[in-house]
Amino acid sequence: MLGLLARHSLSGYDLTRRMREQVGFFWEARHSQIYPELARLEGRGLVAHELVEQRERPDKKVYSILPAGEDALREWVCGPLRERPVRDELVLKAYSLWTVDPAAAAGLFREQERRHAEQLREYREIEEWMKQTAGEELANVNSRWFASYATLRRGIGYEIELVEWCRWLAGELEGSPAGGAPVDE
Amino acid sequence: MLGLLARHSLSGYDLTRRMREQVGFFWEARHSQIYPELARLEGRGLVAHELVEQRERPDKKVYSILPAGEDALREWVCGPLRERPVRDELVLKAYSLWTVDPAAAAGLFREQERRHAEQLREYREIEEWMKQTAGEELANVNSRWFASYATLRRGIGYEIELVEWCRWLAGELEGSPAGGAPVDE
DNA sequence: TAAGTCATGTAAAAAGTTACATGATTCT
DNA sequence: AGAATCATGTAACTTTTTACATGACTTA
Repeated sequence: MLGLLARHSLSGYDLTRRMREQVGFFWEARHSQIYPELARLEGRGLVAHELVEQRERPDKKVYSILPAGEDALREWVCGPLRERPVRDELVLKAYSLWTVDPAAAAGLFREQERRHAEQLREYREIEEWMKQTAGEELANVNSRWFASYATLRRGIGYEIELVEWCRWLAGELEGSPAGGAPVDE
Repeated sequence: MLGLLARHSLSGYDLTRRMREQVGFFWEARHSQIYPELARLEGRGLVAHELVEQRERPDKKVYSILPAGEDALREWVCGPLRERPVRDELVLKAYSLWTVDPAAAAGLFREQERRHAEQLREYREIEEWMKQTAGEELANVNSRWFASYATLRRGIGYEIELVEWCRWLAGELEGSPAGGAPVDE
């Protein structure tokens, strides 16, 4: 949230939307988490809000980052990673593939292949748009453009790898006669 | 847990250890989650335990999967993926790179590069061991070996991509021309 | 003798999700 | 007329983490 507010002042509603649309591929949160957290950040003096009255829309609270918030953000960026537990349901399913009919399981991985190929296509479009919009700035490591581009590159790499894995796995599952008895270890 | 118990009967302690060592790279859980969950699975008739008395070690409860548990596992494997929110702190940090000194941030990504290059090396060792140990079975999609191998391939692909991204990003931040040698394969 | 492994649990707290709640405006 | 968007919150619930609790045996 500080990372988003450091770029633009935003309402809780806009923060929620950006989490879905802009940074959603590496960090997600619901509005029910965001509103209380904004209040907490404000309590710690990291952000402040001003009420913006609107005529044709409900009024909103626009939050801005404060200098203390910028300090906290910078410290967090350079600080150590907090390792969080990995939980990848697709790979977990793959671990138990031997219990089911390969042909039936292939569908799951074909579906994921499609889904992630589509995601990859979208990222490529954003990449094109970024290159045309940001120009030289994309290579400037001190710019927001570069930071956004770096995350996008990670997204693209991740999706390429995932699509390839799904394709390989689905191919293996489809390319074998179904119903062979599992062999004991 | 059903996926592990479908392969071997295990105590809560052994389940915990396997979650750390065998499947830890795509699914983790602590013992404080595992023990109550085993009791719940037993309550639903999916697993059962027998008490194994030991002389030089504390007694243990060895859990085995029941036919109903195998059915539940198979249904889950072929069933739809439950999308969980993505949360990748490293990429989130990258998004705010523009707020900090590039040289300082480079250290973080060099460290991650090292860590994941090491992880990759370990996976490659396991891969070699699997190929020598399982032989033909590795290609049999109905075998446990193939299922394990499929997850390992995903781990290897994931780490390759991550190492390359960290290397590229650290290189950019350090101001050097594009990164070192590509990760092989 | 200190640390580590084996072994099983519970309790408190934190984090996160889903559902509840409202209401005007705009688009189809 | 119905659905979607804008806008902000709370409450109940589930999930997960961290810490508490114990104790014998083994290895350095």
